[in-house]
Amino acid sequence: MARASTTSDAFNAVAEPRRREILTYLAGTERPVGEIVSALGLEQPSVSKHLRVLRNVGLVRMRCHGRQKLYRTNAEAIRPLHDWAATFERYWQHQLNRVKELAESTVHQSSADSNAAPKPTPNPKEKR
Amino acid sequence: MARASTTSDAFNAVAEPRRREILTYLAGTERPVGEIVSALGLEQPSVSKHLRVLRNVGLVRMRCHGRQKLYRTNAEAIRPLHDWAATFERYWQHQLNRVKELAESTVHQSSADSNAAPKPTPNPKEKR
DNA sequence: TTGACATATTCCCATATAGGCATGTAACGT
DNA sequence: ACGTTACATGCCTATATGGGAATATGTCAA
Repeated sequence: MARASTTSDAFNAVAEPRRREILTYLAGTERPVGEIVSALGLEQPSVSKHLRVLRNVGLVRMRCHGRQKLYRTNAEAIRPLHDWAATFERYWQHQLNRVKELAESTVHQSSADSNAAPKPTPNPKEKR
Repeated sequence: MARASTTSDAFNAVAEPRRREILTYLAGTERPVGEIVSALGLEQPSVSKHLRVLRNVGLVRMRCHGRQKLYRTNAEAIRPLHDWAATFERYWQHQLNRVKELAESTVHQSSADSNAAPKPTPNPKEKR
């Protein structure tokens, strides 16, 4: 199987950085496609496609006004994301405490540290 | 271009439902791979691959213990997601109010509702 | 060393992108 | 009707994926 469709849920839809930008831009206000294009500096067809994905998962709403279509973010649809992430809130608070304690007790210790993760490598070249 | 790598950031990594399950399962506790496998009912190679992705973006930490490797969720890495989503908090509150007011004032009359579907756009003769 | 156990990695492949470009379609002004 | 404006959609392609199966790597125990 390949990766799940971008339209399968909000999580997949917002994985794309541009779509996140669009959602941010459309938060609280309606905007026609053209303004999104010029504001974010993207190609018009690209914006239309992203909007289609966002609409499919309910992340944006659309309304026709003359020859233009006004889009706006449907914040409600972002809540599942927020709620899921909030589940971990208590844990990162714990971790902060742990880190703090650790820092206080090992202020001078050198780094023969074998548990540190192998670097949060952002973009491994990934061979195939 | 294809879709961005799953390892490009936390957003892409958590787009996969199984990886979210793993993160939830590993929240607050360390677990060896084998337990994740049996707990979530996935194939072992599959779990290993998902853990690799999660590790690459710093969403999990790993520690060796004998012949097994103990993983745990690094909640800190979920904060960016939470923070981004929280940006929209005020908007969904607004929306709730709007919906409420609307429901109160228009108990009898409701016209074409152009929001939900990715359907062919209905064609209201909007004038504004 | 050998064998069993715990994980990781590789190979293969059907599938779904996202971007660039061209074209289709709908609404407007004249 | 015609041209223009505002978007949407179709086509093409390089690329990355996730699952399954097989295999490799690493660690302990006897």
